[in-house]
Amino acid sequence: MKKKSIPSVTINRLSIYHRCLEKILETERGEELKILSSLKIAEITGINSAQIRKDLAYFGEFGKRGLGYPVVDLSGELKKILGLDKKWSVIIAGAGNLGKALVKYKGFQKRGFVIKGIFDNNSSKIGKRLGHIFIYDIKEVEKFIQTENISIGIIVVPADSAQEVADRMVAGGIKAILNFAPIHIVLSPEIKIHNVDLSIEFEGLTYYLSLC
Amino acid sequence: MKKKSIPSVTINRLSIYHRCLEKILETERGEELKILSSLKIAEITGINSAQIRKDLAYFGEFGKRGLGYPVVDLSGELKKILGLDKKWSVIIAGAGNLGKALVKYKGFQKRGFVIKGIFDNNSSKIGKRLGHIFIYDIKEVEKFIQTENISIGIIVVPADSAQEVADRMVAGGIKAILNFAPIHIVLSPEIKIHNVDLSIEFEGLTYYLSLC
DNA sequence: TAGATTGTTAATCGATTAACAATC
DNA sequence: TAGATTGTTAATCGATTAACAATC
Repeated sequence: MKKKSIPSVTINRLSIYHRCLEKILETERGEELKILSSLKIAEITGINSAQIRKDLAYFGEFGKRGLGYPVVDLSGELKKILGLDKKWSVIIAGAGNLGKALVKYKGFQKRGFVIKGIFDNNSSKIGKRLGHIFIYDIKEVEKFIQTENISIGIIVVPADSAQEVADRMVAGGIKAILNFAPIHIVLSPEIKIHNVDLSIEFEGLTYYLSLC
Repeated sequence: MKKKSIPSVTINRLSIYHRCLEKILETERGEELKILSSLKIAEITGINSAQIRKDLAYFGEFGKRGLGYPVVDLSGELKKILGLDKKWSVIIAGAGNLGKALVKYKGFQKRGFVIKGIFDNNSSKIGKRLGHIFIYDIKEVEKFIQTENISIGIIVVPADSAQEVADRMVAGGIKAILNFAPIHIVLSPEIKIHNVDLSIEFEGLTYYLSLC
C-alpha cells in the first residue's frame, strides 16, 4: 500500500527477479551464492542493473552496499510482495484446448493457485471433468464464486461471449481476471484485468518477417 | 522499410485495429459501416483516438478528412503491413499440453500460419502425432527448418532446454521465435524473439489482490 | 582502509495525448 | 458552404538509464 503508484512493468519485472532467485536456490544448493549483485541479476535476466535497483527500491532497502542482495531474504520479500505466500482460488471459463492446457499447467500448484472449477455453456461438456477438475454450467458461476470464495477468473471462451462471462464473474464478486479472448473487455476500474493475446504476439513476428 | 523505426507497441495496436475491422466486415455485411472514424475505433478497442491516428500515420494516409477510414481498404492495408497476406510455415518445439493447444488453435489457419511439424526429445512421443501433425526428434529440427523453409518457431519446452532449442532453431535458419518458456533466451539481434510469460501475468494479478 | 555496490537523483529517452490547421 | 475528422505538431507524461554520494 505505497503512496506513489508503482508501474505495472515494475511488478512484471519483480516476477522475473523472483523466479531468477528461486531458480538459484533450487540449483546451487545455497552455498556459493548467498548474495547476488544487481549486476549479476542483470546478466541472468537481461534487465538493466539500474532498473533492478530502482524496481526493488520501491518496496524497501533489501540490499547490502558493497555486497549485493541476500538471495534467500530477497526471494522471500518478493514472494510476499507478489502475494505468492498465500493460496489463491481460481476458476476457468471455457473447457476448450487452452482451458485444458491451463488445468494441466504445472506452474499453478507451484505458485499456490488452486483451480476450483471449470465452466462452460456446452451441455455435452457440463458434468464431465477436464483433468481432475469438474466442469460446471456457466450459469452457476456467480453462485460458485461467492460460495467458494474465488479470487481469480481465467477467460478462455470465444471472443463473442467473453464480455458476458466477465460480467458474470464480476457479479459473483471476482476481483481479478486473466483474459485470453481477443477482445476489449470493459469492467469497472476496481476489477483488475490482464490480457494475453496470442494473435498480437504472432503478428508482431510476421510484421518483422515481412520487412526482411 | 521506413526510416524512423516504429515502436513495437504500435505494431501490437495495428493487430488490434485489423482485428476490429475484420470483425466488422464479418458481422455487418458491408452496407452501413463502409467508413469508420478514429473515434469509433477508439470506442470499440479502448485505445485513444489520437493514438490510433498516429499509429496509422506511420504507414501512410489511409483516412478521408471529415469522414474517417474506409473499412475495407484500411483492413487490407493493415493485412499487408502485418504480413498476413502471405502464408507462414511454423514449427512447434515441445509436444506437451501447451503445444497441443496451439496445434488445435483456430486462429492459426485464419492468419495463414501452417504448422509443419512438432519436435520433442521424448522418444515415446517421437513418431506419433499431435492432432494431425507429426512429432519429430528435436535433433532433426535444424535440417527440417532448412528443407521446409520454416519462418517461425514456437518454443513450449521446459525452461532448462529452451536456450538449446532456440540455438538449434537459429542454426537451422529460423528468423522469428515465440517463446513460452519462462527464461531469458539470448540470440543474435537479427533474430526476432517474443516472449509470452503466463506466470508474470498471474503474478501481476496476485500482487494486486494482495493490496486489497 | 580500499573496493564494491547500493539507493537515489538527475538526465535522457520515448510514448501518449491534446490541440488545431488542413481538407474532405 | 458548414461540419467533421484527419494528419501532425507541440505539450505532457512516464519510464529507462547514467552517474554518484552514501555506506557496507
